[in-house]
Order: sequence, then structure tokens, then C-alpha cells
Amino acid sequence: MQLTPQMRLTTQRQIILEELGKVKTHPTANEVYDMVRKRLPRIGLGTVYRNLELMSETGIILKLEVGGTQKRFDATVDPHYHIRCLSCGKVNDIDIPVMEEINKTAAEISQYQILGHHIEFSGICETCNSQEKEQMVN
Amino acid sequence: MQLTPQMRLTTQRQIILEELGKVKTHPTANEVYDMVRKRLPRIGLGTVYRNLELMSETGIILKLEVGGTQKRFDATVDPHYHIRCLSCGKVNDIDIPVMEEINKTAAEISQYQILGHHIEFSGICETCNSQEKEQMVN
DNA sequence: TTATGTGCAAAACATTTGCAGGAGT
DNA sequence: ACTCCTGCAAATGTTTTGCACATAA
Repeated sequence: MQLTPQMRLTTQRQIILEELGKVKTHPTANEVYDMVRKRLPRIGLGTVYRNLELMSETGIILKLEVGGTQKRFDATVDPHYHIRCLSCGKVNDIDIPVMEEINKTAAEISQYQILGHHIEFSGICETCNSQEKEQMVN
Repeated sequence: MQLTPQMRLTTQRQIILEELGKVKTHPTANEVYDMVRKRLPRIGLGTVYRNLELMSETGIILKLEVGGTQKRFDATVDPHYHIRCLSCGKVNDIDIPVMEEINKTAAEISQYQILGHHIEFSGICETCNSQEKEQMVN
């Protein structure tokens, strides 16, 4: 873990990062808490929030501001897009090439200083789709 | 307002829709509440939430699941993209042509049934940018 | 008249924060 | 030792909900 000089390498931080790295879904803070708690039963939810926030500020992980009610976290920091299932809420990566050039287009037509962009697809995942089909049969 | 048969046209609904239509920013529920309250001082925040939710389900308005802590609402329902200021949090439309074809690309490479996509640019708006410059001078 | 909607207040969630004690360096 | 960090619990901010009364159709 890349830390700032005064940022300490604690057990909690190591384990949060390890657990986040294990999954390809993009867990919410509470899901990370559940994962980490299996190894560190006394960890507090506040510690999880504080460290996820800190790591995303440092750039070690990504905080995803996707749809739904909760923020999600991603151990993969290089630019990529996401897809969210409107039925179960799960968020996955989608392997569509990142369009760096549209930032320039945006800069030309807007008064903003453009810092980046994110694409979120929405749909129904395979699992939810097959569950719907089952229900139609019944 | 296009209503379902059993959906009543109340004063509250008319005014919420009128006020939302007046602005080009994309207000949060609380901002809509403040706008509407000037004309209907006794309206409840719950009513505003209930109706914004209902209207977005009906398709009369759009609920924007953009970054930040609050949902935002948009009276313009035809597809378009947004840009959010990371400094003040404001969300505006950005007039970049909608790329309908990337839904097909997404459908080809993923197992999801694709329903749509949304692009959110992030940056610093003109107002915040000039404020920053002022501060650097001081 | 009667089902739907509203105002109000409480509840439910998600997230942040204050503080006293604990631990990395 | 000296900070920074943690667990805990309380606070905060956003959204939802239950219920008695009001109102559109």
C-alpha cells in the first residue's frame, strides 16, 4: 500500500485492501465491513468508512459514485466503465475501450475545466434475467 | 402532466412540475422543496419526495443518479449527458451527441440485457474556477 | 362518496464525527 | 514518546413511511 509519510500501515488498512482486492464486484462500505469482520471481528464500521475514504483520496482505490443509494469501492484504479443491474443493484466492470478524446470535445463546448468522465451502463444481469424467465413459467 | 387513470392532478403536483421546469440546473429534492414552498408554504418534504419519485417512475421527469450525496431531478426527459462540478456540486447538461451505438457494443461484450447508459463528466465550473483564481491572488 | 393524496412526525438508512484509549513508528 | 488510528456511540444528512385528515374525481 502506497502511503503518505505520516500515514500508518495498520492491520485494519491491510485487511480492508486485501479483501477489496479479492472481489471483482464493487462492494459498498457495509459489504467491505462484512468481509473484513470475518478476519477482524472487532473492527468498527467507522474505521472502514474512514479508510475507504482515505485510500480513495490517496488514489490507492476508486470510490464509485454510481447509481443506487450507496457508494461503491473498486481496487482497480485504471480508467474503465461500469454496468449496474437495475434489478439486484450489483455493479460490474464492462470492457469497453475508454474514450479519452471525449474529454477534449467536452472541454471545447463547455465552460468547465474538464477533469474526467465516467460511463455507467444499466441493464439486467444474467442471473436476474434467468430468474425472471423462471417466474414467467410459474 | 400525463397521469395514470387513478393518479390525481393535485395543486402540489402541478407546482412541483412547474418549478422544476423553470430551472436548467438539476435540483435536489430539498431544493425543489424550497422552490415550491415559496408558493405553497405548507407543503411537506415527504410530499415532494413522493411526487418526484412518482413522476420519475411515470417518465414525466428524470431522476438523476449522479455523483454526490443527493439524487437530482430533471424536467428534460430526452437522452442527454451531464457534467458535475467537483467544487460546488452543481450539475448541468452538456451538449455532446448521445452515442446510441455503444449500447449495442455493450450488449455484444456483456451478458447483461442493456437498457441504457449515462455519461457524467466531472470538472470545475466557470464560477468555481474564477473564485480559485481570486484566492490565489490574495 | 370514496379512493387517492397531503402534512406531519417518526423511522429507516447511509455516512460522518468526537472522544478516550490503543498501537505504529 | 509522540502522533496517528481505532472502536464505540452519538450526530448528521437524506429519504421513506404510518397515520389521521383533506380533497380530486
